[in-house]
Amino acid sequence: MDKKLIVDILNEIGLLLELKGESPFKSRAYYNAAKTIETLDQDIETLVKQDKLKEIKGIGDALNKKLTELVTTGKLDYYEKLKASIPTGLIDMLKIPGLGPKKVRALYEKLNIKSIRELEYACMENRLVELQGFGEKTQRKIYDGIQFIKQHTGQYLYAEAFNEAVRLKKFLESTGLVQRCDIAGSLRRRKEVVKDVDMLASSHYPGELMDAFVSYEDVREIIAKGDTKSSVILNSGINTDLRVVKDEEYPYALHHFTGSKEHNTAMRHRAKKMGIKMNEYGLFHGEDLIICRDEEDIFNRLNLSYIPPELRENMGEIEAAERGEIPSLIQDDDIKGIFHVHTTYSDGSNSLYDMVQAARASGYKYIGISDHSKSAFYAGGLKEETVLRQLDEIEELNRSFSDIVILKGIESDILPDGSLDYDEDILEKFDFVIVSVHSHFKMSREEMTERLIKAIKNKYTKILGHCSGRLLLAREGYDFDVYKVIDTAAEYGKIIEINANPYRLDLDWRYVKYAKDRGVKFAINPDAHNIGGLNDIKYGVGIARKGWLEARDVLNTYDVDIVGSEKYFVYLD
DNA sequence: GCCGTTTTCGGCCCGACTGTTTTCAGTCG
Repeated sequence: MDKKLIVDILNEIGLLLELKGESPFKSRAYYNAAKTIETLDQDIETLVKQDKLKEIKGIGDALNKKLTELVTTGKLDYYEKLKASIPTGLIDMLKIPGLGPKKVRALYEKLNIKSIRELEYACMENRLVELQGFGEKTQRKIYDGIQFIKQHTGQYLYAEAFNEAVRLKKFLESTGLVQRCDIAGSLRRRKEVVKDVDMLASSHYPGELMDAFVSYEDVREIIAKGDTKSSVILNSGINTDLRVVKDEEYPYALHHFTGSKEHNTAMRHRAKKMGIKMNEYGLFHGEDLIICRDEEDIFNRLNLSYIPPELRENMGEIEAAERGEIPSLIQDDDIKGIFHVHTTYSDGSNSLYDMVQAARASGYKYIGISDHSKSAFYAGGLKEETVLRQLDEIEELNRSFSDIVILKGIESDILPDGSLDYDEDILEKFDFVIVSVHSHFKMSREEMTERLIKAIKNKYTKILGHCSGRLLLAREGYDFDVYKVIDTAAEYGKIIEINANPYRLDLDWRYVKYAKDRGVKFAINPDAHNIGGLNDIKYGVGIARKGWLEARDVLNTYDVDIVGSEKYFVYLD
C-alpha cells in the first residue's frame, strides 16, 4: 500500500477529530504518526509483517491495530465511520484562510452550514456577525477567502460567468479587430449554472484577434491557441473559448454555438427533411450556401419564427415556432415594481429608508417590503410589536414620497405543520404575504408537499416564496411534489415566486412553463438583503424568459393600483 | 491516542497575530 495514502488518511483522521471537537492531543497523535511514517526509511508493509510497528515512537496499541488493518486490508473501518459522521463540506471549509476546526464546528453547529457555498451565502446574508467569536471582519475575511477558493471549482453561477463574459466582450470589441461579437453557449441561453464561457466573433484579422484574446489581462492560463479557436482559463478559474469566423458565416456559427446540443440536433433534422444541410458554417442546398444575414433569417428559411436563445432547449420551441406561437417574452424594462425586500428590521444590511431610496433611484413605482417573520430566529425575524413599528414607519414614508408606493409585506415562515406564525390580527394588516420554508428541510416528500399545500391554501397567502429551497451549487432543495404544489397554486389563484437571487433562481425554469400553462401567475422577486441585491431582478427575468413567460404572466409588470389592491390576481386573468 | 513511570493517569510546544472582547480564543506557522 502506498505510503503517501496512509499518511493522507492519518492526517485526515486528525482533521476529522478536530472537527468533532475531540481532544486536541488525540488528533495530534494522528498528525504525529503521519509525520513519523512519512519520514520512515523502512518499508511499512515489512514492519507490519514483522509486527515491529509498535517499536516506533509515536505508535501505540491503537495506532498499531489501525495501521495493521489499513496495510493488510487496504481499508480502515474506523476511518470510514468517522468520515461518514461528518459532512465532507466541512473539510473543504478548512481551506478558507482564517477558518480552523473550531470556527468550522461553530458554523456547523450553530448555523448548520455544511459547505463553502452555504457559507458564502450566509456571509452575504450577514449571518456570521451575530455568532459568538465572529464579527464583521471575520465574515469579510471568510467571504474573501471563499472568492479565492472558488477559482478552483468547475461550475459557476450564471451571474458570475455572465459578468466575466460581459467584461471580455467589451475588451474584444475595444481591440477594433471584431466585426460582430457575442456571448454564446449556455450563458446566452441563460442557464442557471454554466461550465464555461463561449464567445463568438467575426473578424478580418483572426490571427491578431487571437493574439489579443490570449493576452487579455484576466487570462491566467492559455490552453490552446489557433486562428479559429482558442481556449484560456481566466483568473476567476472559468474556462473560456473564443471562436472566430468570417462575417458571412457569423449567423450560422452563432446559432450553432448557442446550442443547446439537443436544439441543434432537432434543427438539423428538420433541415435535412427539407433537403437542406445545416452546420456551423451555413445552410446549404447541395453545394450552394443559403444566404442568411442573421439568426432570424435561418429560422425563417426553415419555416420557423425566431426562437429566442433562452428557449432553445428542444422543449417544444421548434413546434411552437412552426405554429407561430413563440411567446413575446418578458423584458427587463417590463418590471414596474418589486416584492420581497429585506431591511435591517430583520437580516438585511440596509435600512428600510435606504432600500426605498434605492428602489426610487432604479425607477420602480412600488416596493414590497417583506422581512422575516418571528419564527425565523436565525434571521432576526420580527416579533409582533416590531412588525407594528415597521408598518408605522412604512405609512410615514408613504406620506413623504409621491413617486413610489411602499407595500407592507412579510416573508412568513411556513411552520413544519404548514401553518403561518402570526395570528390573523397581524396577518390581515399586510398588503401581501410571501410564505417560505426556512427550516425542517428533511421531511418526507409527502409531508413536505402537504406542508406547502396547506400554506398555499392559507387565505392570507399571496405568494409562495423560493419553492424548492435550493441553493445552486451548494444545497439541494427539499423533496416535494412540485406538480401538486403548482396545481394547488393554480386552483387557489396564488402567485409563485421566481426568486431572482443568483443562488436560488427558484422556481426552477423547467417547471415554469407547466405552471404558466395551468394559469399560474408569477412574481419575480429579488429577495434583496441589501441595495445591491435589488439588481438581481434581471436574473429572475432571465429565468422567467427561459420559462416562456410574457409580461402579462408576471405580477410586478402591473401598475401599483392593480398589485396593491386586495384582489389583484383577479386582474391578472 | 501516546508516553513514562510517581505502575495508573496526567501531561502532551508555543509565540505572534488577529479579531474579538474587555482578558481571551482561535489560527497560523
